[in-house]
Formats: sequence, structure tokens, C-alpha cells
Amino acid sequence: MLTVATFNVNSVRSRMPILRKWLTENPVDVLALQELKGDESKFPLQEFQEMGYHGVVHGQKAYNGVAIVSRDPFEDYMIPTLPFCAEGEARVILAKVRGIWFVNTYIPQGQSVSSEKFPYKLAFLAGIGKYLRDQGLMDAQTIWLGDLNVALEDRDVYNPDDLRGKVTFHPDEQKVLREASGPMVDVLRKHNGNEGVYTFWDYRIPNGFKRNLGWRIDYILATPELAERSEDAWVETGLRAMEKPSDHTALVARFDL
DNA sequence: ATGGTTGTATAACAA
Repeated sequence: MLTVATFNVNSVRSRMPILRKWLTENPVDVLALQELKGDESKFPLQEFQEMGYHGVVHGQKAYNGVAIVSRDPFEDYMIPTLPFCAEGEARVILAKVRGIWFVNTYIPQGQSVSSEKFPYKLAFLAGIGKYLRDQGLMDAQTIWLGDLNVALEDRDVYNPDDLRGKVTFHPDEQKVLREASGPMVDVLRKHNGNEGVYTFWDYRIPNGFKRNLGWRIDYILATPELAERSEDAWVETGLRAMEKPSDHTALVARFDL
């Protein structure tokens, strides 16, 4: 059994009460975290160690920041230098656990379609796809997971007709993510095709979570052979209902490995 | 309604 999760925490330090409760009651084997909002020195590694986790961190002061924590020791890890990633932005970390490479990404949000950050986002997604191919990771046991900041289909947003063509729900982003992920399988959608299944609810929409006005923009993507071994996948909706929640919640997948 | 809230860091940004 291998349980894998991804969670955009929107500050790891302010999310530790939720992480402690969740991981104590429902431990996962490998957890990818995004938006740490702090450099390595601010990452609560000791608290994770006390819960039985190893950790690798790529931090940044105030913004971005990604980490992977694992109950099994890491066989390897990597913080790659990527030509398509702006200098100083901590958005990608890889770690190898039980023979599987986990590629944890925090894809740029893009701000708006007219912003210069939008083509940066498209190039970033395409760049990750090229990187996975160039490194041979598409032909290996690989899980690409994280906050991809793209909703792919109408069922992935609360109001597709209003949101279509806007950032995170634009056909150009959907196309480039589909091309970048290529043969990989969206493990949540393998097990749950329902509408109204989201991983992000904007703080700024009044009662957005209670009204389930959300987006499904966090993913666990697995190479086909691995995806065949996935038994279930689900959204940990309860974490979004707790005190001081992140605007995202965790996505989890269980593999028969 | 181009609003709203949250986090970092302590004034604006980013999301």
C-alpha cells in the first residue's frame, strides 16, 4: 500500500495545526506541499520528524516554496535548475521514494490572461512536460503532482460558462497541460468523474466553500503502469472546513504497491 | 460590483 497526497498549504507554518491533526489521524506515505511561504529555515522539519516523516524542502522567502515529506526514507532528491523558471522562484522539487520519482510542482497562477504572467505560465507548463520527457521520467515510474493552477474540464469549475476563457480555465492552458502530461493518468478522475469535486475555494467568494463554488486545480498524475495500480483517489474536503484553513485542500490517492 | 480574504511582512503584493 502506498498513499500519496498533495496539498497547497498557503503557508506551512500557519497550517501546522491542520497538518498535525490530519496526519496523526490519517497518515499518508508521501505528501507534496506547495506555497510554503518561507525559506528552508522557516520549514517546520522537526515537527514533521516527530510525526515520523523525512522531508526535503525548496523554500523561498514569503512566496512559493515546495516540499516533499515521506514516511519512507528518500532514495534520492533533486532541486533542478530550470530555464523556464524565473530566478529565485521555488516551484519544483523531485524526490524518489520506493523506486518512484515524485515531481512536485507549484505552477504559476498566471494572474490574468492579459498579464505577462500568463505566457510565463504556459511556458512553465510546457517546460515541465519537456523536462519529464528529457529526463526519461515519462518512461519510468513517475508521479507528477501539485497545484497545477489549471482546471481542465467543465466539471472542474463551479460555473464553466462564466469562467471559460479566464485564467485557470482558459483553452490555451488546458491544451498545454494536456500536452505536457501526455500519457500520464489523472488519478482522481480515474476513480471519480463527478461534478462538484474541487480542491480549491477562493477565500474572496463569500461562503465559497459552504456554497461549493470551487475549482479542481490540484492533481496527482501517474505514468500508465503506475496508474493501473491506483485503487482509489479522493479530496480531503474536511481540511477546508477546519479553523484557519488553506484556500486549497488535500488530494489523496492510494496505490496497490 | 473588477469587489471579496488571507498570508507574508509590516507597505504592498500575490493568489
